[in-house]
Amino acid sequence: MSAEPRNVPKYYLLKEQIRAFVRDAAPGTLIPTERALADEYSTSRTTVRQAIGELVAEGVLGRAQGRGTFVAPPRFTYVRQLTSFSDDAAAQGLVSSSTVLDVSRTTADEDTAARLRVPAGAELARVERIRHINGEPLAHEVALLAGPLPDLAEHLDRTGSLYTALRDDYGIDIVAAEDTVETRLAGPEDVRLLGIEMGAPLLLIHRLGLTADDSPVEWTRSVFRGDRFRFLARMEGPQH
Amino acid sequence: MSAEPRNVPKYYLLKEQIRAFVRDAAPGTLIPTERALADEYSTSRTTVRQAIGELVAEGVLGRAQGRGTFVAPPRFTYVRQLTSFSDDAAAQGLVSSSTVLDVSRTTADEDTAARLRVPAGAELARVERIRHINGEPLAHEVALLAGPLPDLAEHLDRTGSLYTALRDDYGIDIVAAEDTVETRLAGPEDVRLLGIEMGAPLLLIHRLGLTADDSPVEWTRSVFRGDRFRFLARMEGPQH
DNA sequence: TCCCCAGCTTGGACTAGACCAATTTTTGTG
DNA sequence: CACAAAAATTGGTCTAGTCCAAGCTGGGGA
Repeated sequence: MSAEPRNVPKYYLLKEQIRAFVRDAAPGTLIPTERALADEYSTSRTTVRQAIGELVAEGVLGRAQGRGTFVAPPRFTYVRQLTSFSDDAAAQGLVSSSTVLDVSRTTADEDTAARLRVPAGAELARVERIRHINGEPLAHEVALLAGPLPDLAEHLDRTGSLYTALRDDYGIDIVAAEDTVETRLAGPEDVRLLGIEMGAPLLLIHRLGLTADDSPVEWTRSVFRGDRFRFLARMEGPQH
Repeated sequence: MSAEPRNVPKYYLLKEQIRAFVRDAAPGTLIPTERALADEYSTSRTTVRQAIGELVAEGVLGRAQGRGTFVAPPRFTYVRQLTSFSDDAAAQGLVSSSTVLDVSRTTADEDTAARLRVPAGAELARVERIRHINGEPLAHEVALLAGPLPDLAEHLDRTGSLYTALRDDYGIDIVAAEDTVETRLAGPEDVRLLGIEMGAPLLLIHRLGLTADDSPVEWTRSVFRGDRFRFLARMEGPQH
């Protein structure tokens, strides 16, 4: 009935030992090298790497080639609201920034067209950004918006907020959204854009932004780092 | 500027080849054994296992010792609402069930007491369940509820729904919730309860359930499988 | 003194196995 | 033919290395 410790892999025992060892250490503290740990615990470097790899995936440790493995700072709690990214962050005393990778026009593929309820091939605006919190890359985001939205790049540049630009410059007010959340593992592009490891767990979030009359106008695909952040969202019950 | 395929690990190339190979195969189809793949692609079994391991973590493949590695059925989209688990599932044509592991009384530790705004040591009701969808284990859930809630086990048994029992039998109506979502890797207990692999990505969700006057009455910790499901939630903007 | 470069350290990717456990298949026997 | 035992198959864990790439360090030269 109780927790029998049968069949627990050796790497997991080592993982939990390292986790305990590191619990009260200051962020940035270097831990022993993989070769030293393998020697100390009479195991192979492969097993040590499996233990450390999971702790890195959980955001407990970080590591860099040539430098070493170190204690990572604690996770942030990121309040995900319907307001802008920058307002969200500022409300929690976090310093946020965005790097705009692309603002352009494109056409709707079949899936996007169906979600935004426009004809396939319809003109869309595309905004691709990297979101940062306290200097760390947090998310990679590609937003597709219905309508031509002339001079979007300038309006975005001025306000720094997509939602603000949509409301003030185009009269489009997003008041509700449907978010889907799922897990995903980092591939080469995620590694490049977010500075994480291959195979790191990510949160893949799709958002369909809706106006007051329930028209979908925004279809955004976001990839959030799963190791550094947690999300907080408030839900209201529909009836009662 | 374009996607240079530099530094892409061999296991990743193999992973994407297997993913493509499997894309149109029927769920349950066995793929070649690890040893056969290692031979065919002139690589080691370790590398094959890394590729397959990530595809299993993503829910593309499944595997069982002695049996083989097979194509997994597609993910479900699970609509997470404020209503009960069973209603959520039924609304999507899914068959849901719950296994109650424990209904008991306990006392509030410091953290729980702060969240539920009761004194530390206050009496709480505890409900621990495994949630299933279409026969697959989906989540492990431990709910802590403020108040004595006499005969909760009987009421739960009768209605099958915690929220229904709270509303009909105790006059407690949860109309809003704060959910936090973060990633986590499966440990031995998760493996035992959910039938997944060590290190599989999970979604750790905490919910604070609130009544109409914003009193917290429910504090629930849920661990959802990240390989088989995605969540859909609707958010309404606070103002405008 | 300052800077560059060679060498060292450290993590990253991979190999070729060994041994085990769960399952399936085959074989032998009543 | 039925069924239990034995053998083969397959994934699960681990070892003990090799070679590479990125970062750090210390010595030599301008």
